[in-house]
Amino acid sequence: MNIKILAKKLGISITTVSRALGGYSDVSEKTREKVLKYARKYNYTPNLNASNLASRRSNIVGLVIPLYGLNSNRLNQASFFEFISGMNEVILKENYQFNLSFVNSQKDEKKTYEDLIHVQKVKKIILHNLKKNDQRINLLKKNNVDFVAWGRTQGKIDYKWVDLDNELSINLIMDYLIKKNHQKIAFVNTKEEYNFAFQRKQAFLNYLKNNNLEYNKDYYLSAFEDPEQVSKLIKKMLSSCPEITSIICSTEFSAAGAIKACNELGKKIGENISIITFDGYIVNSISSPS
Amino acid sequence: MNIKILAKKLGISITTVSRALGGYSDVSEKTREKVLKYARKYNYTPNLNASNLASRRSNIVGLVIPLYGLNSNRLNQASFFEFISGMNEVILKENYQFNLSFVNSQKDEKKTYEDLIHVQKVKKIILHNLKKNDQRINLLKKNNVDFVAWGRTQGKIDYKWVDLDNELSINLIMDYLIKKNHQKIAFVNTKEEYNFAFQRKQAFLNYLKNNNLEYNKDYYLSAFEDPEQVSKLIKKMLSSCPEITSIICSTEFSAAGAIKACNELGKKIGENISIITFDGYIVNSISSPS
DNA sequence: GATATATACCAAAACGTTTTGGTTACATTA
DNA sequence: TAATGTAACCAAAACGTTTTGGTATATATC
Repeated sequence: MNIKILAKKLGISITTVSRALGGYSDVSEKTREKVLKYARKYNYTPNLNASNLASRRSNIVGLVIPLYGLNSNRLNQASFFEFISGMNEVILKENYQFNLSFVNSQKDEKKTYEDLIHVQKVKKIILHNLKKNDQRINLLKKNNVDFVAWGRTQGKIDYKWVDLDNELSINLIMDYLIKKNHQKIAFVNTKEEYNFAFQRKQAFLNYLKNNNLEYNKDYYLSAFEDPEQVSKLIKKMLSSCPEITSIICSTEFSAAGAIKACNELGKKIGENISIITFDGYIVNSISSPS
Repeated sequence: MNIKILAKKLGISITTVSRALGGYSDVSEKTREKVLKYARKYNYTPNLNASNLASRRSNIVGLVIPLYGLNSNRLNQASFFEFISGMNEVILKENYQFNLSFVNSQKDEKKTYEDLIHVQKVKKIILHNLKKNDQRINLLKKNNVDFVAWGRTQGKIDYKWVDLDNELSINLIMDYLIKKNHQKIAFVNTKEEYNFAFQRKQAFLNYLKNNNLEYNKDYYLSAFEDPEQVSKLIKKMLSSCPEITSIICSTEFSAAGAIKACNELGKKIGENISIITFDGYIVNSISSPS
């Protein structure tokens, strides 16, 4: 079933059928209803390729998921399912297509963006895991692709973005820990190259400064190597600074390392030491206490 | 840049350019090389919509990922990234597109398959998480869509499938445990409706029978509720059967529950009790020992 | 009564490919 | 020499839409 046959069956021109389905105002309500009714009856769905070709646009939203760097660890990918499933829901409801691409290296990533822009001709792109200074912004601007960033770059921003308030988050965490009488607070961060990590560190430092608290370099860790490495580093920190009573973790991955380190040192979480983390989709369902 | 302009620049017909790029044999090598050279030079990439429209086919491979049921837990989704990233690599290399859809309910799932078939007009579909008797097989056969199953249904199979050897896996696990002198072996499975879970149970039972070992119903658990529930059930099993020395887990999710239960009961994993699991992508990087 | 405006419709062109059904020129075979 | 085969190319149709640039009719305005 295509629009030609449908139009003939209805005794109406192809144009009018197309415009009725497209929601244009130069179609009478009576005609529109008839068209919609028959379209449903004959199970008519417009051919996307023809539609995209004729209209010179496509309704594809692209999202590139790197499986290296920050996301090389499965744990950090956990939060992805949250984003993806939410995005997917909205994108489908708005009758867009959702094009996910996975890439294994930075080189592939660049190629994939080029492909999205030139071959797939996507209409929108969703960026995520933004670096402090993210090359992709320029690439997309240069190619006139509309995009939204989940996260943001450093400095002045002249594009659409959605992000959580890293400063507020850190402030709430610190307020809470201090209310609970924690004095020696450690912070396990991820690669500072990612802007969210950088912002969280800045917020951490600012909080200390604004509240006349001392910043102890030994309490800060930026760890993003393999899992083994992370828990080792945290273990070292906790051994040489046994006075630490709480650890703030910037990612699920850091939290897992912290938990493992505590377990191996015999520190009882919730008793000798407290751990608080961003995300935690998976860690929360494994650790005890949650 | 499109094929028309490219053809004019080359002084060749559109047909010949198209057939040169398509690898047809009625183009001389000399011409083909010239076409390829200029296509690269002018950064020509064929318009996929036009191509699909004209050729009446598309190069899309579809994969539907349910976020409910077995996959409602983030932990079980971990293995997905493994599959997806591998599939993605091959699919792109073969110049196919990879269309991933996420669905939140069984109702959505059916609709999504219909959409893949009729609107997206995918060329191939990858099925996974097959049930013992999977409705999707009929749907796809009825619509003449080519598919490959990752996993399989029960009984006679008349479609293409890839799967791991559940029986062999269980046999290897049992051989290993018994060699290590384990006598009281528990099995924590997931929903038996999924064929892999069913097969693993059968293999477990067969192994016991073939080796003249007794099957104790209390050592078997099919747990797939929320994380809290799972560890509670395992805890109950371990409390009433303290003689159990090892647990076989059928999914990452079960393993997490088992670990949590052991921790809470003060059973030291690797000393008082042994845990062995399928998958384990995430659990492995968190637990200690790994 | 003439003119302007609004409403509802449509024919044909366009989008960028692939495919069909050729043609031409040359080499081979009977 | 005529018939046949083959290699290399091509014009035009087709794919199923959207969009452009209209027309015709009814209604409102002067």
